Amino acid sequence: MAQNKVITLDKIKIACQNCGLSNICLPLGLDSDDVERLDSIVQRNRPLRRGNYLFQTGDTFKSVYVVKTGTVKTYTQCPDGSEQVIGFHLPGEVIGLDGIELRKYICSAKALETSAICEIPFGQLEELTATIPNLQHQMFRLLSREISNDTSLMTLLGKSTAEERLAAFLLSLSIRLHSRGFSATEFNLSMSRQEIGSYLGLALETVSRLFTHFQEEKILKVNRKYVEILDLEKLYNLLSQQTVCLEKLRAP
Amino acid sequence: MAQNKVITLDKIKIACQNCGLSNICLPLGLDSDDVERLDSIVQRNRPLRRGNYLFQTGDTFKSVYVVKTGTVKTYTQCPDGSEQVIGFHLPGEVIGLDGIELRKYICSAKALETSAICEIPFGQLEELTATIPNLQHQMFRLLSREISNDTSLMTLLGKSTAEERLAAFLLSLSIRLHSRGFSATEFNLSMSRQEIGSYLGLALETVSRLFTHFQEEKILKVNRKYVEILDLEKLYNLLSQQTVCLEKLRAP
DNA sequence: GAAGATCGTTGATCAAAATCAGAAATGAGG
DNA sequence: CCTCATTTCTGATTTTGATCAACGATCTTC
Repeated sequence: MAQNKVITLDKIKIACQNCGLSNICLPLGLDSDDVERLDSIVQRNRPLRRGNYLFQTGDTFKSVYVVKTGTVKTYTQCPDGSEQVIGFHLPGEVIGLDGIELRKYICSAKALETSAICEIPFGQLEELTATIPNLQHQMFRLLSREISNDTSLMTLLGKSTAEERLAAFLLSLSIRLHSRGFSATEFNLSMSRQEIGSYLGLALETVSRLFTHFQEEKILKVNRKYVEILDLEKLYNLLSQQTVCLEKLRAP
Repeated sequence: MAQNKVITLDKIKIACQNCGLSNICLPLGLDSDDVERLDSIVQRNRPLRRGNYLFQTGDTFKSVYVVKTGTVKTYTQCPDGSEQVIGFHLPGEVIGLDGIELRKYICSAKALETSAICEIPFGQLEELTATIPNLQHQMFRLLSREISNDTSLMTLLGKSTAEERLAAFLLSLSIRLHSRGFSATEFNLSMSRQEIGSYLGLALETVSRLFTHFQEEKILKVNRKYVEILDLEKLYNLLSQQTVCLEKLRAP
């Protein structure tokens, strides 16, 4: 009896209708009826453990995925075994959109920590989208956001110094974590120096040295994965000459 | 009388139904009825001259644009006046998709040579898309292609040498031109060394030296804007260790 | 066709970050 | 608790490509 009640509460809790992410996720702008229809096609499988794959390069495209909790990295792999990190994905961010065109994923996606994921079969999503104009609009917005985020990153990789890149990365994380209800100035990195370096086009040693340097400048307090931003303004100023407008650093 | 006839022929010629690009552009996969509906919302303004803007950063997002002939570059601008080139857009490629989310363009778009452009008001396109499932699907594919192209470019900018970058750029151009009916091995660059450099994250001097170097290696024959690829295989081999799969270099 | 502007090439030098190497810290597993 | 593996940090050296500088070629405009 008691157990029955608990299960019921759980069921309520994990629906889109009750998800804290609904203001940044797909349901944004939908009325409650439509959220319910969307919710009915969402699959919630068991959480991924650190190191588990969501999908791998070349897998047949079937679904898009939304991070519910945790962090997921996407990356491509070189013949020589080294990898290029494409993105780090926080709760509310959609993964797998790159697979729509060729019907297979061009990235691999791997959990950096225990992560809960919502799976949305794309065929069903497309059917639903065709009947809910607001959902179609939201899908276009999501895809467009992905494109403009990539534009920002390309600008960063195209012309910035190592210092500017790491500053931009930290600020982007700060902003995104903050808009998800976490602290903007204190967080644990779920990725390694190596992975940060790959994402930013830098060697892991350079990333490590920059953390030390930022610490000497009293901009950060760093202890391995733990980062505290002591001086947000200085961090912003490092980017002042940059095109990258901060609102676009994978916000919200 | 005679003039009247000419105008009529012209009118027939510039409709989507008769456009040679319909196999890579938005109408792909639509039946002729739907192509006609799409065509009815397409605006064809006078061609842009070299240097004319299609839109500028911050302009209110109103339409997406398809290059019909010519080349258009998109770029962002820094406070210091320097620019970061984001892309070079050939016939059949869609521009402005980055503006959907925030309702304003985050890039500027400028013609590199005389270019004919089809303008598609996005509001009308969305309405149409809601009633033509195939068009919705094609829009998703287009947006997804944009994302995967960006992924390829980020990989290129993240970990490749100058040589690999220029090789990838030339091969991408070659493939795209070829799939549009032009020669894969002989073409005129419509962009300057400076613009190529900005796009690839290199100094213009580096680009110039690489052209010379490729010429010494008998890979290219270069005369300012004119490029002839003498040894496609060597060019491919320069990328062999690369993640970037060539099919994804902004193909088709 | 001269003057000026822009663009491309080439050389010399410099600097930022990669690479190489090794030590220290942390974590996992027995 | 000890061992082994991984991650991080730091130092020394090298390399790639940026920067600075000058010149030749091409195009434009009057």
